[in-house]
Amino acid sequence: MLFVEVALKVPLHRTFDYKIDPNITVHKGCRVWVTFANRKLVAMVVDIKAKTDVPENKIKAITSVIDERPIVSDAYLTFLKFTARYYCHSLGETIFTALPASLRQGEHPDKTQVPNYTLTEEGKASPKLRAKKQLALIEHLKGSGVTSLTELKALGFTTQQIKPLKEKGFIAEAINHCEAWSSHTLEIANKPRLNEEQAAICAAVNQQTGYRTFLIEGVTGSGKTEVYLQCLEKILNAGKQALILVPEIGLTPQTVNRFRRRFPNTPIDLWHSNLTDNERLHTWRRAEQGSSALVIATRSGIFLPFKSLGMVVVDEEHDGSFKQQDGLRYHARDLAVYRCATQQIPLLLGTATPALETLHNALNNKYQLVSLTKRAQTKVDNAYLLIDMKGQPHQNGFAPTTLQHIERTLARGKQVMVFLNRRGYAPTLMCHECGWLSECHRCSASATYHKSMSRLVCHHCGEQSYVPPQCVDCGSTNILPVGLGTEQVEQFLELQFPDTPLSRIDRDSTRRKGALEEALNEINEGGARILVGTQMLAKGHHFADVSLVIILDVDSGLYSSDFRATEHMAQLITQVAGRAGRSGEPGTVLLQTHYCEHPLLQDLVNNGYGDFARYALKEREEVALPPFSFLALIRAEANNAKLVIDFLSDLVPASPFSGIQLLGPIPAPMERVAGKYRYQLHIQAQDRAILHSYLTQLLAYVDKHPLANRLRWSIDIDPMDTY
DNA sequence: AGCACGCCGACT
DNA sequence: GTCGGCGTGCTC
Repeated sequence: MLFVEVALKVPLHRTFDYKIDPNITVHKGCRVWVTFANRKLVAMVVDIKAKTDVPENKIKAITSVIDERPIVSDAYLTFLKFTARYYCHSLGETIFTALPASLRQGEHPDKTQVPNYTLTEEGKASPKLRAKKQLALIEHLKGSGVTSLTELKALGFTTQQIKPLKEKGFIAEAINHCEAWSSHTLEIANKPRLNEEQAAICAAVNQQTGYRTFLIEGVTGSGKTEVYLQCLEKILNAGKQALILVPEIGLTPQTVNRFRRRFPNTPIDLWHSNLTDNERLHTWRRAEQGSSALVIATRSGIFLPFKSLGMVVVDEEHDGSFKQQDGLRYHARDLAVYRCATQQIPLLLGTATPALETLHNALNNKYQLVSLTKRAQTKVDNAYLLIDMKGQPHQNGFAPTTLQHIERTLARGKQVMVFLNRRGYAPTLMCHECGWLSECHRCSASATYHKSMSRLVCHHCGEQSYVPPQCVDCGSTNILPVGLGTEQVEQFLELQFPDTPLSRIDRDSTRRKGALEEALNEINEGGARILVGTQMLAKGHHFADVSLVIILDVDSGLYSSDFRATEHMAQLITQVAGRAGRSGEPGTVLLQTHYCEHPLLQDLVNNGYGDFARYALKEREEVALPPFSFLALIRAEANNAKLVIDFLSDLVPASPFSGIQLLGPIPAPMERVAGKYRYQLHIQAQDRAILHSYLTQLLAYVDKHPLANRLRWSIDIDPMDTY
């Protein structure tokens, strides 16, 4: 008798054994159909064995085999086993979150094929066409060569534009086969000469055989991407594949074109959340068959099953979007370290503002620290200017000095960028008579006033309500907005500078599909002179003319309950500052604060992020916070607060566990969201092995806990937002 | 997670 | 009398 051990998409921390007819061939890494508790489920075979501990009367036979050949390798399964163990997640759920949806549902791996498009000779001859979008499509193909349907769709082209071009014979369609790519035809185009720093880094990386993580600490505009490109060249030459991980908003056509222009006839695939199930399956398969040479991907790309991975690049490694915030709470950068180490290949982490964890590893020589200090376009650094808001009069959040700076910059014909991390008109409404505040009924948060919609909106649960004409409590009509949001900043600046075109960029103004691209194009074509926005504005977009950047509220990051708040604020300030002064002259970064003397702020503006980060690390060391200790969080939520507290309290052992500090249950910083009460348990240890052995024990206890399935709970290893 | 089983309240 | 609320237990 033969048995298979399978992993199932259930939140149980164990695998299950099934009988199998010895005449049927099945391998590790194949999927099978099984019946499990009266359900039909897809299962992944993780082992094949001759005996089992499961009693004869309990064991069932598998229903059928789905895959004759394994769809993933042994090494890949080992990677997922590590992931499940590290993040204390069920192996089955881990495997099935890593697989594309079609494979989760039992589809055949070669179910789908995506077409590729190229220009025909007629198409290359610049045909005269009336349709603007069709012309743009031809122009695009001229620049980038072979382009898949997936990518054309990502660029905003539709099948209605592709079809007529195909019929007129200007473009040719071919099926994008899963054939292994070969480096024989590798072509490298438009390759610039590196500066000394860049060349030194490339030499160090190219010399490396086997695993090594490089932290490329490079100021904005210092040419990190060029270093990636020239390091990738060696990998491609060897016929290997490479993965480039970028933040969620970083996967723009400009980024992709940069790679495509350098490696014109190299198969480059994209992986991001906007792909359809079919496109996803196709790209996944191409990575697995070795058909794609480069995959540019967001977070979940770390789970692509490459046939022969030669290098991973994590761009903007400090970016929070690499951490998954629900389900399997993995960090793509951290998993990249494991994957590269086990596959014996180099890993490049690039950023101007390294995460303190990463910097710590680099300073300890666990990673190799290399730096790019020279900006390509300007030789002069930007000037920081702290505006002391203490006792200052201000209009709608702007100090008089700030307004003068805006005026002068505009007079010189330059662009101004105003940054505020709060959308809406004002975070709350207040009754001037009785002090009533607009609050969300379901969350412990205020309801934000959106003037343009005339609505109160909760930014946590999304609930909307009408603006009351009178105070709900006392009936007064004297209701005022309190605090500042981007909408108010926009309106105020439009009044202050009535002749200056302004553009606001935040989640509200860019909700419509393609709205962000339109707004960015308009800005770059010189339309808007003042740009107002949230985080969205800070990340990765290039604006040629910006020479003044204003951060209205620095203080919210200086004093926060989250120990990472200062780090994030410093990263933000530095990234935003990188937007200024790209036009050849140094820019000004103006920070409004009530705490000019704050030592970390002083360090940042006087000595730059690198110095700040090293100083901030010392502070973390003094209080033994990560990366000088290791954190895990158990979160729980339910409609009934007592249930949550009782459950978490019961997880705290009567006597302390050596090497483990427990804190809680404490309410989450947002105690109530969408009607649910949220509490958490902080678990801290000096040693990761101790933390994990403790968590394994705890997990076994939680699994059997009678209250555990009466509420929602989850475990978060290396939590990012400590709430 | 899902699904069955089982034990109490309020409907035709 | 039975429909359905959700607490409890189990899944090879």
